Amino acid sequence: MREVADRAGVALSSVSRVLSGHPDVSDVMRHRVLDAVAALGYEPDMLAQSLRTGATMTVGFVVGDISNPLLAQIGQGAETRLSEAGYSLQLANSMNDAHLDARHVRLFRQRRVDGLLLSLAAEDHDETLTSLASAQTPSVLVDRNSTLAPEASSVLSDHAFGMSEAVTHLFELGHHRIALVNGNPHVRPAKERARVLRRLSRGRADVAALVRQGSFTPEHGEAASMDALSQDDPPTAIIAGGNQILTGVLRAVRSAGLRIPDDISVITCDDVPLAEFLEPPIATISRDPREMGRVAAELLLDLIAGGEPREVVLPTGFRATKSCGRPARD
DNA sequence: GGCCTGGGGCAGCACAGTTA
DNA sequence: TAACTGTGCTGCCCCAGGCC
Repeated sequence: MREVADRAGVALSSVSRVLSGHPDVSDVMRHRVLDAVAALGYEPDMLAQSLRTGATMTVGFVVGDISNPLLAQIGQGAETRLSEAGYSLQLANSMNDAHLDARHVRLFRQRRVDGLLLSLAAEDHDETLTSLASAQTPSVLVDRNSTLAPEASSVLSDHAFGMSEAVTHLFELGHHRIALVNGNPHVRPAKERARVLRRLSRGRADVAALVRQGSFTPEHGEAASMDALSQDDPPTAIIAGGNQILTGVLRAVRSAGLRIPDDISVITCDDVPLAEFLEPPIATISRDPREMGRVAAELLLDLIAGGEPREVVLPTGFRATKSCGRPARD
């Protein structure tokens, strides 16, 4: 930077002003500095910038499972907005392990990130909550219970609406035994989906709701579905509580020799890549993950700028298809 | 004389390494 | 062990010059 200043014949601080876009810079000065920058191939040292400003212009994103396309799309939505604001996004994969959540939060704190996006593997894990509280870094929870981290903003999905629409649709078709192959019971999406199914089934003697908790993985989806289908009175409809879980559900359905929708109806939560090519296409409780990421980034930028924590709830919807039919037996 | 704009000078940021 | 140094950069303060 000093060499740039010498070559342009200006002071060090003038180079800084030109490069940081300060308004009080003449065109002549700007051209002289930029010419010198180009001639010398100068690039600013971001470590030094961070040293002076106390900001690293980076945001950490802790995700439970980096292989989940849903989280990839959320990350894409967030990255696009953060990039517009000059921030870069760093990703940490917790592999659905709450201890890794806490470790990543600490690591990001040590790296002095300016903010955190959190799609935690467990939202009530003491170690993670302690790390968050001590980090004092602006944070946004992505579809996680916000009451446990009151200083954080949160962007939530209205799971209740989409789930309610889906279950009502199954009731209308005549289904009375419905299995929810659910994901991790320590996070909000799984809690909400189970809560809605139980609420809608409560007080109806003719309805049996079966909830299988586990993890957001194909393995759990397959094992839990096989278990449900092997019962004496198996379900006539299965709701896969996540796009990864759906893969396992479909494996189990195929292993059991069942046809969709003749023998069993299937609904999935969240869109699945290539789902449009399934025959029949799978009915979906859908949401817009890119929008979720964008809103999360917006909330985080607001917190970094000194704003107050806020909560934003985004809509879900239900898309019925021929994967749901009338039950063959009752 | 007062205001505005452009630009220079300098303290200080965190911390590892060096020196006394 | 304590004090100092060096790193690249920015934000604040201040000054010079032009204009009304």
